[in-house]
Amino acid sequence: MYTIGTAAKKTDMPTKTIRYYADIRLVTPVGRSEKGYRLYDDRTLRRLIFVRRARAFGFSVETCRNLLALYSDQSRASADVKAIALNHLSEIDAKLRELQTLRDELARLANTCAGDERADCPILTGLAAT
Amino acid sequence: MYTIGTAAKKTDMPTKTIRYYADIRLVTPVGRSEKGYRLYDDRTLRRLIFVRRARAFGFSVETCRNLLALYSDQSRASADVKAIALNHLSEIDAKLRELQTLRDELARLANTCAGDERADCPILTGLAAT
DNA sequence: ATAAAGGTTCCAGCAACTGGAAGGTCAACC
DNA sequence: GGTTGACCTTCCAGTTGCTGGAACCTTTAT
Repeated sequence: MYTIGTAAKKTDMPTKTIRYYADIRLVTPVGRSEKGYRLYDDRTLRRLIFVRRARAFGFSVETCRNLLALYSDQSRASADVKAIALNHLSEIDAKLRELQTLRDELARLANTCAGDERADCPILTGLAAT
Repeated sequence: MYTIGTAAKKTDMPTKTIRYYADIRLVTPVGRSEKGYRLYDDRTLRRLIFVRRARAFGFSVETCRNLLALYSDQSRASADVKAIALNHLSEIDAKLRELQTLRDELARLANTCAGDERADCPILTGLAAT
């Protein structure tokens, strides 16, 4: 059994985050010590790491909740998990496309700007144009 | 002079946002009517549209504040504006790379998953692995 | 004995809005 | 003149996912 600080070290997450996950009941400690300290075991640590990695993949906390449920449900079909992953993948793809378009437009705008001491600036006029 | 609803229509922004921008002193109305209604003129509308477009380009509200200052400063050099734009561009590029890496990893993970009725799921084991 | 390091709760704040409640104003219609 | 509905106001709360800090208790080491 580990207190929150040890859990933080082992999972490489801030204690604040672990406490937050306990608050929102995403990953709850296995129990409390006599004096009220949160206690974690290896299984809950694995769940914390699972969430940390899923979050790093851009899954929302709510999606992590679903993934966790699937994670510990031995009777679920891998298709359920794959559906979530593919859905998230298509969201990432959409965001990538959007960001890429934005990037190109901004680059084009910046390119047309001389970037010297003169006041004339196509970036500002470009941003002002409807 | 337009009240906020008209300004909203003309700039294609929610009144809530315009009011918010007034609150944080990003774009303040030219004045108030006798009864306290915010009043906008064409010049402030142009500033609102400018901000709307800059926001769409992913500039933060604080950066918009700087851009607005440069926008209405006839004596500034275009280099100042270009510096902000290029800086933002490199941030977008960094984000694009990061997102792309993430996407590829997730795609790889999803690819290895059969996605059928069986429980064995490489996505979940992949997320659980440290 | 005391000080440092760890734990607890609760409250506030970040960004950039958005929604809603409670209430005043204005224009139109009967 | 009354009423309806659209529009305006302020203020407060909520969103997402934490993070920082205050005030206080416990454990460990010296």
